[in-house]
Amino acid sequence: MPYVMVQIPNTPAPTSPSAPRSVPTSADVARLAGVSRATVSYVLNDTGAVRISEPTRRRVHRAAEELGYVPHAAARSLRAGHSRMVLMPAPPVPAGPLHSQFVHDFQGALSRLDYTVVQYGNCGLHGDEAARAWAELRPVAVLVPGPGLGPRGVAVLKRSGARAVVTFGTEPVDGAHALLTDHAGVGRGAARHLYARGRRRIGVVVPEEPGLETFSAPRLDGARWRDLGLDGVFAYNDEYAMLLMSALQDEGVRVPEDAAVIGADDLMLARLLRPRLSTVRITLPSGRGLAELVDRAVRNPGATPESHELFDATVVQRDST
Amino acid sequence: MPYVMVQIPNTPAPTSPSAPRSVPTSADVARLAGVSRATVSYVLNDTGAVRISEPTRRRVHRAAEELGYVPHAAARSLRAGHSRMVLMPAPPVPAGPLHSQFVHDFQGALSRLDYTVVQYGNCGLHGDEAARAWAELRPVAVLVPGPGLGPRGVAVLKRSGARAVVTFGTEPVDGAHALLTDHAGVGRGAARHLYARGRRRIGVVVPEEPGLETFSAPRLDGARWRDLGLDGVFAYNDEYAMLLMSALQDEGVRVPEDAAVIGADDLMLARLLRPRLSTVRITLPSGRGLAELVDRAVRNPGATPESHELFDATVVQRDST
DNA sequence: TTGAAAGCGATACCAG
DNA sequence: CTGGTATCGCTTTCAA
Repeated sequence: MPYVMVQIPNTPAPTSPSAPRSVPTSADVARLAGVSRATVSYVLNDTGAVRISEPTRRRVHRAAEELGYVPHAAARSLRAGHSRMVLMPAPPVPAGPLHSQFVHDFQGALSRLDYTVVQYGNCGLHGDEAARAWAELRPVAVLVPGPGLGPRGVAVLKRSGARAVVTFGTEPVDGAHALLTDHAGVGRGAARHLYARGRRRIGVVVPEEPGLETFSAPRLDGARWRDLGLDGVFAYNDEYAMLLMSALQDEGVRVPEDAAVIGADDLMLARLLRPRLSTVRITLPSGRGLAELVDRAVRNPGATPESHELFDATVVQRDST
Repeated sequence: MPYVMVQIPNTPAPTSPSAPRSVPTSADVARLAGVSRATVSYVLNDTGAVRISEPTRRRVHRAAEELGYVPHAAARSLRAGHSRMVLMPAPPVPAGPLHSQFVHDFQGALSRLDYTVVQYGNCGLHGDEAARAWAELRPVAVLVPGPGLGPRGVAVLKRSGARAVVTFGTEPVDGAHALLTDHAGVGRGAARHLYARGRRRIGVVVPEEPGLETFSAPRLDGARWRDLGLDGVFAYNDEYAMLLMSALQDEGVRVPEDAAVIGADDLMLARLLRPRLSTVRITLPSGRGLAELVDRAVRNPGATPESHELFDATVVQRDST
C-alpha cells in the first residue's frame, strides 16, 4: 500500500440503531399531513395555478420537515419528460489547471442559468459506446472534451433527447456545435516567434504518454518547421518547457543564448523560473460565454450547429527567448 | 469579451430536417419487433432466468438497433429502487493538481467496481441545502470534499438512501466515514524540519483570502522580509513557497543562507527552481484504496463509520532549507 | 380548496 | 417461451 491508513479509536456510532425505515416519499408526507399526494406536490412546488389554504400549507411543510423528505429527482424528471442536466464527460487524462479553472467557471455560469452540471467519469468507454452511456442519463446538453465522439455518437445523443451537443476540440463533428481550439495555431505562433528571434533550427518537445497525443500532435504539426538542429525549442506546455530548461541548465547549456525555449499555457509558475519562461498564452472561453452558447442551443435546438474558434493564442515574450 | 469568437462558415446542417420524433422507448422497440415490452427487457438485459428463442432475440436486437434505442437510466433506477451512482460534489475552489489526479484515479477505480462516478457542480449551495440537492439524486454513496457538511447533512443523505457518506477533510463528521488529512501534522513536520536545521525564528505563509491578494501577499512578505526578522518559513503549499522564494531572491535575500523555505505538496515544478524547493510530500490515498472503502461501506451500510488517517506526510529536503 | 387517477419508462412477477 | 400487469415516485389534468 502506497499510503498508511491508521484506524482511529472511534466513539461508538452516534446514530441510534433504529429500524432502517425506507426513504420517505411524498405519499408519506401526505399521510402524515392528512392530505393527498397532489396537495403535497402543490404545496412543495408552490404551484401558482392552485391555491392551497395557509393551514394546509403549514401542515404539509411541517410533515415534510419532520420526515426529512427530499423529492426524487429521477421520478420528477421521468414524469416531466426532461431534465436540466448538462453532462460533461471527464477528459481521459487528469485535467490541467487551465481545464480545471475552465470547468469550474463553466459550472458556475450554468448553475446561474438554472442548469445542473454533472461531470461524468466514464472509464474505458470509447466512441459510440460512451455516447450511449451518456445518453442513458437523458441530459439536456452534452459537452464533450477532446476527440472520440463521431457523428454517430452525436446522433445517438440527439435521438435520446439531448437538445445540444457541444464538442470541445480540434475539429468539428457533424451535427454538433464545436468549440475549436486551434492548437496548430499555437505551434505556429511559437515557431514564428522563435524564427523572428533568429532561430533557425527549431525543435519540439511533446509528451509521450498515451492520451496526450491528441493534443500534442496538432502543435507538432504547427511547429514542424525544418527541424535540423537545436537552437530553439517549443515545448508542449510550460511544464515540459520548465523541465527541459532545467535539464539544459544542468547540462551547462545557456538559455536563451545557446537555446531559446518557449512553452505554452502561461502558467503562473513559469514566471518564477530564471530565466523567466516565454510562453504562448491560451485564453479559454469564459464560463459565462460558453454557458450562454449552451443555453441558446437548448432553447433553439433546431438551429444549425455553430462552430466557434476559441482563438486567443498570443506569444508572451519573457527571458527564455 | 476576453476571447475572440469567429464564426466559421459552416456547411449546411447535415441532419435531415425530418420530423423531430420523440425518443424511442422499449415500447417502440417492442412494437417494431412484434413482441411485448417484457420480452424486450428480457432480451436486452440478458436475464438469465428467462429463455427467449434465438429468432426473437435477433428481432429485438435489430429493432433496438434500428431505432437507436437507449434505456432510460432514471426510469430504470426508479423501478429498481436504487442506483450505483457515487456522487462527488465539486470542491468550492478550482481543484489543484493533487486533487485532480486523485479524483481521476478514484473515478477509474470505482468504474472498475461497476459504480458510476459523478462530479456534481453545485454553485452557491451551502450545508444542509447542498445536502438536500445531492440527496435528490439518490446516490448510493456521497464523497464530500472539505468541510461544509454537518451531521444533519449526513442524516439527510442517509435518510434518502445513501448507503455511504464519506467526508474528506480535517475532522470527522458524526455518522459519516472520514478520511482525515492531518494538515496540522504537515505543519508540525515542516516546523520540526526547520528547527532541526537550526532555524529559530520561523514564519508561516497561509492564504488569506481568495483572489489576487493570495498572490500578492507573499510578494509583500518578501518585500518587508528584513523587518520580520525571520530565518525560516513554512508555506501553505509549493506555489506559495515558490512565489515567496522568488520575491525573496528579487530582494537579494539568499535562500537558504538567509532564509530557509519549505513548501508542501511536492509539486514537480518545485524541483526545477533554483534552489530546489524543500517540501512536505503528502500522499493522497490511491483511488483503489478509497474505492474499496466506499464499496465496503455500500455493501455493509450498518457498520459504524470508519475514520482513517491519510497520513503519509514526509519531509523532502532539497536545497531551500 | 382538495382528491382521485392517469401516466412517464423500465422491470419482475405470475399466468398462459 | 412469451404476454399482461403492478409498481417505483412524482406531476398534473379533471372532478368533486
